[in-house]
Amino acid sequence: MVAADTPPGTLGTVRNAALLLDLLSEGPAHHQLTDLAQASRLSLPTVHRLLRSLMVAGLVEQDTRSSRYSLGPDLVRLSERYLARMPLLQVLGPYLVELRNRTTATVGVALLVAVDVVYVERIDGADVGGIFRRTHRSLPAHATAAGRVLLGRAGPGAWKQHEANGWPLDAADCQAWGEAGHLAAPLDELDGSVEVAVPILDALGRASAALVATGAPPAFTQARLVADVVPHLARIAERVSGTVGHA
Amino acid sequence: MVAADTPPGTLGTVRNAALLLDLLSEGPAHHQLTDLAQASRLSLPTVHRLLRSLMVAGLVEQDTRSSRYSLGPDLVRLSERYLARMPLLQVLGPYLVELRNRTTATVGVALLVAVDVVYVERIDGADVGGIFRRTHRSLPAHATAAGRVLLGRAGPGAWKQHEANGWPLDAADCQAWGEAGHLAAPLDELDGSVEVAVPILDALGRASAALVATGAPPAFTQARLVADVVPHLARIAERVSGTVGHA
DNA sequence: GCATTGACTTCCAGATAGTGGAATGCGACG
DNA sequence: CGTCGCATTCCACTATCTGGAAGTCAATGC
Repeated sequence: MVAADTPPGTLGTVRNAALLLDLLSEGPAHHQLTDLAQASRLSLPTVHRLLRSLMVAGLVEQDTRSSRYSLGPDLVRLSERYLARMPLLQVLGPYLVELRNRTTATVGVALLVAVDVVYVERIDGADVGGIFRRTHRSLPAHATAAGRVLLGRAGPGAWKQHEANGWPLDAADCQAWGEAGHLAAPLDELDGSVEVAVPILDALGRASAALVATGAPPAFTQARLVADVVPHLARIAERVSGTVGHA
Repeated sequence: MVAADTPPGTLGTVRNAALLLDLLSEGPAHHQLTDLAQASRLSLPTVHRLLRSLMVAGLVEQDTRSSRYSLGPDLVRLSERYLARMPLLQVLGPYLVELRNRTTATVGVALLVAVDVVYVERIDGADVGGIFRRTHRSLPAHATAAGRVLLGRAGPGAWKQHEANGWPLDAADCQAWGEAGHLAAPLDELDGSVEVAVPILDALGRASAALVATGAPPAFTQARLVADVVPHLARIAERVSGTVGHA
């Protein structure tokens, strides 16, 4: 057992369980026990017992036909409970509805979680186009306007972590992202949609979330989103900044 | 340590960690360590080490000001990874876009997780009204049309579990829910909105998810949703039934 | 200003639960 | 029907997990 990897005051068994959840979150939907043992450098019986324990908790499930393991449904419930307790999302709700009704753009909220940008709220605009987009998407942070807004303000430590995950970054870009009041970036080349984002700062001046708006031609171009929607995003961000945040 | 509570072939330490996640998912956003120790019947140092371990994994976070503990952001990432790997949600995407564009109602997908119905996808209708509604909501299953559709087909074991969580159920109601091709229920009295739901059956005839549509007056009444939208939901459910499911 | 209190965190000794090698079970395949 | 690959169980050992005790720290009251 790799005791050296366990920070003092923590438990190796919990670290191992969390490691398996991480491994299950990458790659294919279902993983063989033997592959998980290899990737985690734990023995087969150990991985078996860990997975069984996570199954009892609903955090992992086992496909009855292939015997392979995957993440489990209780993660959805716990995630929802986490988001339901974020004061910022509750405060933002009415603003999002108002903004969507006023501009008819798609609006939402994104968070930085590790090296990913995760979209945690969305109200669709009048025109949703023809492309399905999941309500909770997760992408490497550098790939979207919201991600860049958050990553830029997360500081060099986060930039290093991002690069450690295989995404090279330009420090000057990151610096610029962190100083911009808003950012815009293409969202989907198929329909020419664009995303703009504005940071919401907490009491310590860090970006706790990003306010997001997206739209596609002919109703929205990048210029129109910047001119007509960004000022509203900035106003809302100013309004809620520093009032609530999560630790 | 309560070894009797640990099923054979599983690990008490992982059960304890999962227990703390469950406790953190109920009640207030932030919990005191002493309260968690009391509720879990574990000692203070044990709870402390478990929470520290979960923090390292990002599954728990500690408020720096109050020292209290709460669920952590990595749950959002893992949940998203779980949902991203559900073949059903990928298959349904184009249908949801088409249905939304054709009917202009709000459409989505819901799952039954333990005793809760969780809404995991949503495309907003043309008219989103004035009330903000979170994209991932979780409610006791009996409280919504989608929840009833799923709970009814989950069988008496699930009904008992639901009641064990404090929600009395009428077996005849559950029976009827399980046999209905669709269900309708009020969603929000403030704007008179209504939800209709249709089950999606897997290869074994169980309800793996519910297709959902909602709307509010004046564009939508319950009668109109039933007459104009439910047939589309049923057609889509029929189309995807039995082709994909999750174990 | 200092003692007290409540809550979090660390130390340490003991015991048991967690670990991994070996063996077993099971379904697919040739 | 034997072989193979993979999941699961058995068993002995020890390293880790546990909880009592002690330490730390910030808030509170006199």
